[in-house]
Amino acid sequence: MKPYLMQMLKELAMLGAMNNKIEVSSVELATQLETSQQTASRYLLELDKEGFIQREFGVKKQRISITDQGVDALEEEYSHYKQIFELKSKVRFKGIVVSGLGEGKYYTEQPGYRQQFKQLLSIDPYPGTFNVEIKPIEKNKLRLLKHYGGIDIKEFSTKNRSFGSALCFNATVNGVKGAIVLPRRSHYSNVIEVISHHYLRDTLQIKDGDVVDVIVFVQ
Amino acid sequence: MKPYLMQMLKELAMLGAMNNKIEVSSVELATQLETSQQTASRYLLELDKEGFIQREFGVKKQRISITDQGVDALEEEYSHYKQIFELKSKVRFKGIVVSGLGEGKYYTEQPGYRQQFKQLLSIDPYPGTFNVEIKPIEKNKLRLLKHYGGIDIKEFSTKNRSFGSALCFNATVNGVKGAIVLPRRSHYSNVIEVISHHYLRDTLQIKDGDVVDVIVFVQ
DNA sequence: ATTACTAAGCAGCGAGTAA
DNA sequence: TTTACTCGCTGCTTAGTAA
Repeated sequence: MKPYLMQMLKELAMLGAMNNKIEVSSVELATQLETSQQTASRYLLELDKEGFIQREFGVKKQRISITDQGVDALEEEYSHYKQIFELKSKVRFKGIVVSGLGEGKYYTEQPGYRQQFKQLLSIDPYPGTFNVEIKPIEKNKLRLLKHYGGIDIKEFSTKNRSFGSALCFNATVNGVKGAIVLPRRSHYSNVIEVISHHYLRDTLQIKDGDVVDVIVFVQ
Repeated sequence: MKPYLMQMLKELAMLGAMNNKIEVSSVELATQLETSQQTASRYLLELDKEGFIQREFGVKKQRISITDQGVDALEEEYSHYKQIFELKSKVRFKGIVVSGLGEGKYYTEQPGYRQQFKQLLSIDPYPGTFNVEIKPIEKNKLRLLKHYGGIDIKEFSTKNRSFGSALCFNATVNGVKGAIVLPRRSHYSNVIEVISHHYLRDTLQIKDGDVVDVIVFVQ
């Protein structure tokens, strides 16, 4: 939706058009938005055509109410601002499911990690990680997480090799509980590794390429 | 602020630029906003010039953070959505102070009204009403109030004449407590009459033509 | 790889006006 | 009064490209 239409829809909502039919003329709306009557009229036509508002005409003025679709649009916009100002304890990622190289299984099965996952995250991980690829731009959010702190998984060694430390956060994938694991000794990649008690591909009925919502909880 | 710049500022905020310097390229932002690299670049130049963001350049990408002024702009936008979705128990009016015809004094001094104001609103009104002229478009909000209910002031008669009923709401003018009085037998005018224990013109140090904020409380 | 300039094209704006 | 059309013009957008 074009930002200038959103602005007008917001204005209508502030005048009460979400609960009522409001009586307004295009001139009044134009004044409010500091634009011309013609532009206000055109905006209304567009909003109507796209199904965001409903209009009725009288002899004077018109009666406008916001449709369910319009309310949805407003709610989405509102949710963005809530993310910015309120839900600082949650960070959302949208990404697509990808296959790893199978190393996830190797790592999650190491008793040295598994023990800590159980103890610190209360997760007995299903063997293997669930990998979500995010857009490069969202790596900024990943970087943010480090500042917020998280749950520390300590490094350890077996007689064969050593395993590095990792930073973990409780998280959900499409609502299903799990945790994300960020290896400390590696640059941020654009893949988030998720562990969960469940085999997420089955639980969520999801395959490679599907879009998922990952919500990370910051304490 | 132009709506399309607001959209970009919001996008930056969602990526964490309010607390951090985020690393983004104009191409990434363009993808996010579904526009061209050139447009994203231009938006950033504008936001910078207007003082909403700060930029640093590296060899690759740029580091962007939102300034206090940018945060202010986002907060204002957020407050609009809060008004729409949350503060349904408050209705705000912005208007200018005007003089009445002096009838306010006549009415507020009628014992039949004064008694009810004291009892139902706990206000012993200063003689005279404080009149606030609102924009015609805001009459819609006034109409909304009727649906929400309010405090009913009953009609009464003296031996000389009869006085009509009115609908009242607790309210504040620039933060000072009072109530608004909407006569039932009259169409909505674009003037809100406010009663208060205080002589508002003095208390608020306000004169005709000044802009005031009226917040009406709906129970 | 970046950012951002120039130039051309086109979308949005608003004056004028009809209905 | 209204709303909304046409149309000329402005200003936003983007391809091309420099740095």
